[in-house]
Amino acid sequence: MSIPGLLPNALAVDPDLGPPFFGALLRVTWQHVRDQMFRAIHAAGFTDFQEAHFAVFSYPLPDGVRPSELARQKRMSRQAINYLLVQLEALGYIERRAPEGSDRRLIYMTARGRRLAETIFDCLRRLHREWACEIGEARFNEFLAVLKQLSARAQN
Amino acid sequence: MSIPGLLPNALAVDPDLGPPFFGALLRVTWQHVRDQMFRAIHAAGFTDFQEAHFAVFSYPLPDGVRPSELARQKRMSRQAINYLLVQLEALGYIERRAPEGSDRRLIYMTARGRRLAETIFDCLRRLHREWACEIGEARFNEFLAVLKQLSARAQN
DNA sequence: CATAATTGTAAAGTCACTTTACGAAAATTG
DNA sequence: CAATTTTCGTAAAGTGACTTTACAATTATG
Repeated sequence: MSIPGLLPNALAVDPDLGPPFFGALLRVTWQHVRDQMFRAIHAAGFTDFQEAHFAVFSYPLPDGVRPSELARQKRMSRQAINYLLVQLEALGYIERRAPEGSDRRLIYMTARGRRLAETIFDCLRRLHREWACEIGEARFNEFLAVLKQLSARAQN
Repeated sequence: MSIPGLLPNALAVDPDLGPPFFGALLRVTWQHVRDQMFRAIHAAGFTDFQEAHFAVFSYPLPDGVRPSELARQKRMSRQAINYLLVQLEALGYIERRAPEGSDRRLIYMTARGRRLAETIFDCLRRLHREWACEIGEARFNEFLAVLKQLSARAQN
């Protein structure tokens, strides 16, 4: 990465932290996933994809959805989402198209967009394998089950 | 929060997702923690604190550290950190002071900054209690143990 | 059918940065 | 210890990702 002006070496979270620091644990872990996805995307040749575009290319992927619905899902203003959609359309990752029988244009991934999504999935599956190996299959699945429960609660 | 121009209602993650979607689970959970911290901070009266300031007021807290060291920890340029430090200094959350025997000014939290940090800790302890209650004490501690292991691995 | 709400875009403004720059301080080298 | 290199703190200008304001067009509601 080595962005000029950005210094190397990162935070190492003290493994013996008490309750008030699990925010840092979540943050660091999530950032690592995001970093890995971004690297995988660039390594796969999608070098015009920017970090900001993750707002659109994240679960749930944009496929037959209206821009304003997308804005709601991603917690952004319609204008902010459209700003990214204009870019992603110009780069050929998404397109605006009216499904037959309708004249309302929706957002769809293009073939290129779907290849990008597959690259992301591959990366996540690889991380899943690595982590399951490091943590132990059963223990890691239990971890994911708890994470699902917590993220469900986080919807409020 | 109802920022004007930003639409209500958020993403609900499908609880039956396969391996490629734990990125979304981590993201949503982390965002919830961050949201709760931000709300607690404002509810405690620190209404001049902005989301961007989390870059400085996150683990490890700035106490007797040089600006450039802070930049490294937070993975930002010296200029970007200093931009935030100037604001946080003007708002009275941090100060630049040379420890006795030295003439090099370091970053310290002020009394107000420490009250802010305590507010964040209180919020995290509350979330910890709520989650432990919902998930079950033992199961939640096991979850945190795995999260620590993963975040340690994420340092590379 | 009329009125209100929502939608898609546009344009200008703002914030949180990056980029470039530079003199001062500190570390390294000979 | 002197010379050179590296790191440091900060400033100033530029940029990307937004927010704010705006508005005409479409869609929902009474």
